[in-house]
Amino acid sequence: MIIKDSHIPIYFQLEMEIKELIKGLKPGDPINSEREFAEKYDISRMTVRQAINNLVNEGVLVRKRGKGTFVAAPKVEQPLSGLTSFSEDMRSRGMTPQTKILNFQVIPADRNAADKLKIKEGSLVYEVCRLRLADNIPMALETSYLPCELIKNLTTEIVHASIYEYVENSLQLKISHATQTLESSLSQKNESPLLELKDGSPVLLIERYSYLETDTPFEYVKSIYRGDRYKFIIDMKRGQE
Amino acid sequence: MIIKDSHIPIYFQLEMEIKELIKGLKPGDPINSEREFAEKYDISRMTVRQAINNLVNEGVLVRKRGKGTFVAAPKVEQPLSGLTSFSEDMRSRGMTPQTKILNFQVIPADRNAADKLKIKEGSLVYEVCRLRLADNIPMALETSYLPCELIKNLTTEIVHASIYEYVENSLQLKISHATQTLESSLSQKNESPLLELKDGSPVLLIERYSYLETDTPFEYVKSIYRGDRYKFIIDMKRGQE
DNA sequence: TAAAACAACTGGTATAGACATCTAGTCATA
DNA sequence: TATGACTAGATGTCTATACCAGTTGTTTTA
Repeated sequence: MIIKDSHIPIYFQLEMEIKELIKGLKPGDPINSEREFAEKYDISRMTVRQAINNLVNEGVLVRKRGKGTFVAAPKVEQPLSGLTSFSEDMRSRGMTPQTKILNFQVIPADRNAADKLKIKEGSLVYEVCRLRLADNIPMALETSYLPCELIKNLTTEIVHASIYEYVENSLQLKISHATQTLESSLSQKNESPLLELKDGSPVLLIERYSYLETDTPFEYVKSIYRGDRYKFIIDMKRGQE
Repeated sequence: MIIKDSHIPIYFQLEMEIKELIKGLKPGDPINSEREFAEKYDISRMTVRQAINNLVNEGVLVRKRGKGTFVAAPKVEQPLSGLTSFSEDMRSRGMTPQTKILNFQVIPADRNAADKLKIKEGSLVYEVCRLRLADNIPMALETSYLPCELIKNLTTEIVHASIYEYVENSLQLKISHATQTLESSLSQKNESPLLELKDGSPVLLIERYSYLETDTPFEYVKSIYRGDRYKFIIDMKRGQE
């Protein structure tokens, strides 16, 4: 309900109202049109626009001209420096990166990969296993999965260069965000020799999911970094209020 | 100059105009009032407001009611995930945080702490050692160092609540950024029992340096997180070009 | 049948004007 | 000398209206 002669601005009351409405909706669902809101609450359309504008700025809604206004996809709260590749990362640390492709094949997605890439179990995916070195010292073991349907015509040459560049420049897909988790673990039997470690040495396990603008995941990477050689660095800035 | 019957919206032209104007101004300088702009270019005040609102949202301008509109301080490029406290972090994961202060004292800085806080060896620093729990399970061991000269009158109460809040609100110091490193390690003899781990269990070692706007470090924290219970999560956005 | 025109929606841009609220200075009064 | 009232000018809120520009489905036309 909107109270007209309250000291609380109408557009603000409407913002709250809409936020309530949204709770019952899913991302992508449309909300009422501006004109409908205006009529329903007997307020000016410009006032409705002010409320909606604020919510769009907050990332709660998205407008689509000619179509309507929709509930936004869950917001990535804090945009971040990331999405640097191993090579960029190492170079910025003054080291020379090198990549050895250990395995490159097309396989049907197992339960795990299918789940993470949001595709059907058994759909074809590329499996790329790479050993990453810096200054000739093994640094990390990286296994990537990419759906064939989305990332067409991947070759060893591309894998050697940059998958990200290929996706953005050649395939013209827009990478929007990624979620990365880091945890501490111990090296396993099958990994240790490649990384020149003893079994049970500390390793940093990093998993990354990368998404296109459409929120479609296009890459799932599981990396194992040597705990004795690799530090993950994050620079953080305080948001302004 | 603003062209009225162009295909470029007037508010957008005005945005460009104002951006040009600003180049000759310093942060904090006032720009023309909304009515002045409206009269000068013979356009509606609401259109001027739209242009200014957009620039405010971009962080280029700040409005001050009753006073005017001013050039904003240089924008914080990527406000970022960081600088959340343990408590906030745990709560966002749906767990109940708890803190036990194991040690709180003033000591002369040793070589290491002095180096990291950029102060003289032997200067007084607070040493705060806290055990962090989530849902009553030990999660991390945190040791913080803060220079006494900068962070005056720290008490156990404050340490129990939030040091960041104290620094920003009571001391009126502005926290600007932090650098954090993460690495994988093995738990040590003196840490294991507190975290209820066996010696040599995988742990995540996180070090953080926090800085004020003046680039003065005011806090150095070394944390040890249980590898079996803690995952570090980062959301990353592709920078827009 | 296929293409073109139309209609009915959506959000986007722009106007003119009213009144509210906040800030800072001026000026008269207690 | 304060204090309060007034005032000019700033941003904030809100209205009513008009037309522009995409989107989509329907209807007319070739």
